[in-house]
Amino acid sequence: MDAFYASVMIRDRPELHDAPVVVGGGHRGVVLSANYPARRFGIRSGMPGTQAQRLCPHAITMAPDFGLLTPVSRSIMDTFRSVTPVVEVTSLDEAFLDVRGARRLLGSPTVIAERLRSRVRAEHGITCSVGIAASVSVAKLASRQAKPDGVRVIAPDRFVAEVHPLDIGDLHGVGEATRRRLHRIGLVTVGDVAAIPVEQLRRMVGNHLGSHLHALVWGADRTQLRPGGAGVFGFGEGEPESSMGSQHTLAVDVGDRHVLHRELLSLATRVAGRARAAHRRGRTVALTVRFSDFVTVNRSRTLTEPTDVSLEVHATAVDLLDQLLDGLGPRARRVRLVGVRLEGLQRTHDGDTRQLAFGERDPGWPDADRAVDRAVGRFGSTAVRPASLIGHGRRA
DNA sequence: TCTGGGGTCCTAGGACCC
DNA sequence: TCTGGGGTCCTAGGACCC
Repeated sequence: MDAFYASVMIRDRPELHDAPVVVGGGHRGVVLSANYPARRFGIRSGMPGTQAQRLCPHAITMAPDFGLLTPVSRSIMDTFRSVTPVVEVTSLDEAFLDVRGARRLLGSPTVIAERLRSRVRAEHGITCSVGIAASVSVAKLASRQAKPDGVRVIAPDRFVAEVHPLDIGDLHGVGEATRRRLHRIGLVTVGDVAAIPVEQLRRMVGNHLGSHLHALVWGADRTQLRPGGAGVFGFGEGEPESSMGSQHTLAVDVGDRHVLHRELLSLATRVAGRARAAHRRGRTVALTVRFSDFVTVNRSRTLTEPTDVSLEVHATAVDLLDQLLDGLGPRARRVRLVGVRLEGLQRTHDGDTRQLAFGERDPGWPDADRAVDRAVGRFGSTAVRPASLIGHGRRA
């Protein structure tokens, strides 16, 4: 989709169509999406909201409404699946389609692309762009070049002519760090990297990255899709995720440990609740801390048994945080962001009960969690929550 | 008033085991 | 009398994506 969040948010407000509109940003936030009028001021997604504000003070800023965005996304993905079952959903607003099997019935990829584009336009009032190629990364590149509201084909026999002159950082999978690293050693364009024998490339940047880059610069990356695709809509489609987490940038940097503990309780409650809803337990609890100087550290602990118990996740996270802060010694640092993640997720089965350690008394917390889940399911997320979060909650 | 939140995958060192 | 080789698991950091 082209500027998906912004396009959907202003779809029914034609008076805003020509005005610069930014979704996201706000206090300590980044831009999620900017419509094309806003982009003319240099606003891009991922940019700090403050910077967007400076670039275009009269831009209209709005928060994303997922109650509006998610159904639109789902419906568009269903449209894609009417063309081929092989759809790899990568986010709310993007998917890869393998149309090899649909050509006899529906026509060339270009015909299919135009059909999809007009359906999306007719049914949802937004535009999208399509890139057509023989591999995932080349299709992705083509779609970026097709934007906005276009179709672009990069046929295999045109790949070298059209892609080798581009900057190596234009490739899908070559981020800022790898781009800088390659530029520093004189490899600027895709063609520059393609000229390096794969063995030499592997020695220069490591085995995996070397092989991966070599494939990318010859348009020879992945051709098989993973239908379903990630946890964009939660569990139920595709393979289960291996982790789930929640993190939060605090409104102001915080030095008070008790405030951080309370924030961890909010995050742990949310993460464990999501795990239970998805019938998953995780064996590793990971803590993320970003300090006010933006230095970010992770600490994790693997438990003997997987857990989905809110207070267990919280207790582990608190322990990790205290150890981290104690290790800092006297030079106290303020914390900007905290996050809790549950890793090594495993599917739980009906009747599964947690293994009790030898001599341990069942503390009853799994029962408490289940009772909370039922109440929250019926009356909303603020119906039942830890007492210490009442009056502090931007959310339960 | 700089810099979100949700993920995945890879690397590398150390512990531990046979 | 001087230390191998292979494997797994855990932890921390980093790159990348939308």
